[in-house]
Amino acid sequence: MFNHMVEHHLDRVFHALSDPTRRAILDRLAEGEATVGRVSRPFPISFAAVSKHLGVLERAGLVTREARGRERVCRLNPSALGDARAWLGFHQRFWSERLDALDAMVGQKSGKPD
Amino acid sequence: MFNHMVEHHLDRVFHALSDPTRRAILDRLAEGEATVGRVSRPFPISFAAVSKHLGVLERAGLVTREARGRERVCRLNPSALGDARAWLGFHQRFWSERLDALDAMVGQKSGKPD
DNA sequence: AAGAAGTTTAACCAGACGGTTGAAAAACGA
DNA sequence: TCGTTTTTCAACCGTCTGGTTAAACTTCTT
Repeated sequence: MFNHMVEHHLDRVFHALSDPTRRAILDRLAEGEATVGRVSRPFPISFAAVSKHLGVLERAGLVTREARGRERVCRLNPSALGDARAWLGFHQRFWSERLDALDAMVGQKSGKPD
Repeated sequence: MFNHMVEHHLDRVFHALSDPTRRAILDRLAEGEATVGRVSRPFPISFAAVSKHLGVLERAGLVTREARGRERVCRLNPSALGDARAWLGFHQRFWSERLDALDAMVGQKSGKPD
């Protein structure tokens, strides 16, 4: 039901989100668009490293980079969180229902299904 | 506001979710608890590989493994999805608000903040 | 035209990842 | 007790990751 072609897109989104630096970059970008230099300044890692992180975020669709003169301004793409959120929401609900159903069965029949 | 000590827990959850095999394992586990052998059977990879995947899922708190005799029965932990979902929900909403606010500013003053 | 500024790319490194196979450990059935 | 089953652990392999530095490329400034 959720096994669209989004699969490998989810890979990228979840992977992008699994790094604390990347999440911090997103947080910072939430305060407004910023150039790569501006984004990278507060981080204790090299400029190039941040640029690569932005590449990962961009490939996941979470961030867009638009050339403006010699600078490149980064913006968040909030809707890209949608797929991941949908996956989580659906599964959490689905799992809970399943487990509730199993609990109910155990409660009724006091035997466990296999 | 969301910068608790959960940070590195989020790392693990998102990382666990970033692999399609791991998500498939979760899907399968949603049909009910199962031993490691049962879980691994439909996958085209080795038993040991699935066992390691289950380790990753367990360390992320998404799955529990309980010894029962010589077998080990795996169960989902739906609530573990909570932190990730909260992070996503909060940020998606937050980002959207921010962007809306910026749009409004641009619309009013027709100048961009820096 | 020359140089400085902003970014990306390339080459490299140590460590983690996902996979394998084979051995080890623990519990069951004979 | 012995062998079998279930699972993990250890070693290994090729690839990817996050980081570095240095070089290259564009664009702005002078």
